[in-house]
Amino acid sequence: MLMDITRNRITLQSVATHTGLGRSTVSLVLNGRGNELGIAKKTQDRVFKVARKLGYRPNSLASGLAGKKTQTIGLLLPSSPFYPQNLIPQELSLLLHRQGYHTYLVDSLQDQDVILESLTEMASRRVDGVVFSPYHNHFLTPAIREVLNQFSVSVLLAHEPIVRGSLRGHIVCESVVPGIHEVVDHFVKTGRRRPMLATNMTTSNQCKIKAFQAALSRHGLKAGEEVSVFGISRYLEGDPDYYTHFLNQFESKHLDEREFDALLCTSDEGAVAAINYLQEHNRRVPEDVAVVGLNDTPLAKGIRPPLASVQRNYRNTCELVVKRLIEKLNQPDLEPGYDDLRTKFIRRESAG
Amino acid sequence: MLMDITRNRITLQSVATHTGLGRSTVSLVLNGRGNELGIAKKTQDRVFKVARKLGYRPNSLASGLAGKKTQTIGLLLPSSPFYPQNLIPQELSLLLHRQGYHTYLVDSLQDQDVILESLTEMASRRVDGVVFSPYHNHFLTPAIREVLNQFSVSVLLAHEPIVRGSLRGHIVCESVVPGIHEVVDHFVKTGRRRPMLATNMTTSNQCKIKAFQAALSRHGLKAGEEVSVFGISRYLEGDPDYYTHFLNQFESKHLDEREFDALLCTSDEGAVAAINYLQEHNRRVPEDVAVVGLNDTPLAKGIRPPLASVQRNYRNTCELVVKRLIEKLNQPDLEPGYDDLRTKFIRRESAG
DNA sequence: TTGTAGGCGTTATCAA
DNA sequence: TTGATAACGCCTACAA
Repeated sequence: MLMDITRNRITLQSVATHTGLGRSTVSLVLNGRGNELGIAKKTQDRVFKVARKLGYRPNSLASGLAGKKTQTIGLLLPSSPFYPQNLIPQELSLLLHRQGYHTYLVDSLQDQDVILESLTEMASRRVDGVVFSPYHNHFLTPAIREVLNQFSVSVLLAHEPIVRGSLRGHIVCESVVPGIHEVVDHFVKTGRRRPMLATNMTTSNQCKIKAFQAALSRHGLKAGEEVSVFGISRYLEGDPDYYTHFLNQFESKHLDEREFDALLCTSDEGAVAAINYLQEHNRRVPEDVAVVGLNDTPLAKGIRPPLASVQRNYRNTCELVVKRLIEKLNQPDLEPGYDDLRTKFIRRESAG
Repeated sequence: MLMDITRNRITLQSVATHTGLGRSTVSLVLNGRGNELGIAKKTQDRVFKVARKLGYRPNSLASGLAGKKTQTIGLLLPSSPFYPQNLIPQELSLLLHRQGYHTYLVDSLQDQDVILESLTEMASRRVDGVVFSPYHNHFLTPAIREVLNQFSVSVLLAHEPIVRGSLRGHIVCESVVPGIHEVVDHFVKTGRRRPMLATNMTTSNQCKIKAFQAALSRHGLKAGEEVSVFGISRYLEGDPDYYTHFLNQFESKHLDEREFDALLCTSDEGAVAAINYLQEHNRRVPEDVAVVGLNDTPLAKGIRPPLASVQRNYRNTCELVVKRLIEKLNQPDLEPGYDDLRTKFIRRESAG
């Protein structure tokens, strides 16, 4: 009969009995403190051998309860269908696994209560640290900040510039702002005078709008919302896919009646929709209108004309997050810092 | 001074003391078993009030250790960069969260040892169940099957048809095979006589090759590997992106010298590369060659001509996985079953 | 160098 | 209807 692995009966006591030693001796040896305490090599070998033979697996619940670290990190991440490949959870889990940590994953949803509850839940599971990525800064409410501050090790992964304020814990910011500035710079350098931003009018995009307008102003171009922003209505659960949503909005809000010679879309799907829409309305891309997307989908270079975009590098970002986390885990009194990761403009044909 | 949330000193004992009750009474009430056992309403109210006021948070480590259930599910999933949006981990985590379960996430990598180790680790964390998704069936080695069998609740999420064999535990299979058959049916129905499959020659694609060849044979078409398969070399870590990889391979292995009038690619990226390659070599899509991809990337319909593909519905799949898991969790002696989820052909212009 | 005993915070089992 | 008391499995002093 197969044994239920979740009720493995082999405990520290079993090993102690089989070796004829005490529980504590076995515990010490198994935790690698044998040499430190000068326990006979022979004894140690015996312990290891018996443990292996018996298939002993420490119960992490028990060791966590008894005060040891739990070797667990809580991940509270949003599932964003607008990221081209959302591999952040797996990447973090993978990197942390390599460092000997295991991960709790919770989808933060876009709901303050879920976030609060999940953080508390993680605390009650005694995670050694947390990574929290708010869908956008709006979710960094005082309540959430407070709960976050109660973890001794935390890394905040933000996607827009952030003001530390009362926040303890390290901040890693992968901001699109520099990317947007690069895009506008490129527009201007290649002679465009009326760049426009096509974006959903959501809170999470406010910072993009601001960055875009700031970039325009810097170049002495008109930046008023009426002239520089084409608003797409909010994407809702029941809507068709993102590409179609943008396309429909371009149709119904008559993009072709607006005056512009360059268009930055807040997603690659939207940018592709724009290219198709414009071509159908006899506007050449990039000759008449330069088009740029955001996020740099793997397929961007397969679009005709190849789609220029703003690239974010989730791998680098994750690596840095994990690095900061581990540092803090190993040196509890490390001062929290702030890392700025730049996104960068990838020039391709659609941008001229 | 802020308190370290991980060292919350408010325990069950605190609540007991403050209410003047015993720990067990408090425990029962807090676990909602007060009415069942007929504990006075007044007492219950008092317990709840005090617990709230004190900010009592149960320690899940302790309750896991003492009780039977940990309300935790282990997720062992591969991170596949070839899925258009890999939202499976988040979706599972989300659905399970709604059912009151929390999730351990581990990237299974494509490594037998990691899988074995991770499963054992999950066991030692006393998860109530596991979801395991092998990157492909090759990873269902006897050793892994055995470890998997030791969980009393497990769901296997496979992407190719699977032979149960010794496997206990529920199986959910989201197979591309039916989709591939539909594609070939469509090719034949629209008059194509020489369909070809462009695929990486990896173990995980063997079943696709077989399905494709079987479909051809069924229609009395030549199915030999020389005529029906265009092999793409394995995608390696250092390679450029998938789109470019396919494009390079088409170039270097002279796709244009092969004779075919329909092409199924094992990824949408590859299919887009094919479309661009063919057009550059003066072959019209779909008139001269019908092209179909796999997975139905969100951008497929934005390609020109719109890319036909085979759609997998990760949401349905995840829902079913969670449903089966919960069923088994609630009825431990439920017989394990097998669910077959079909992928389906989405016809668009590129397929004629 | 090894063993003993107490505690971590819950849940479960009885008894009252 | 409530309260002791014994697990659960491990860790860490402290004693020997």
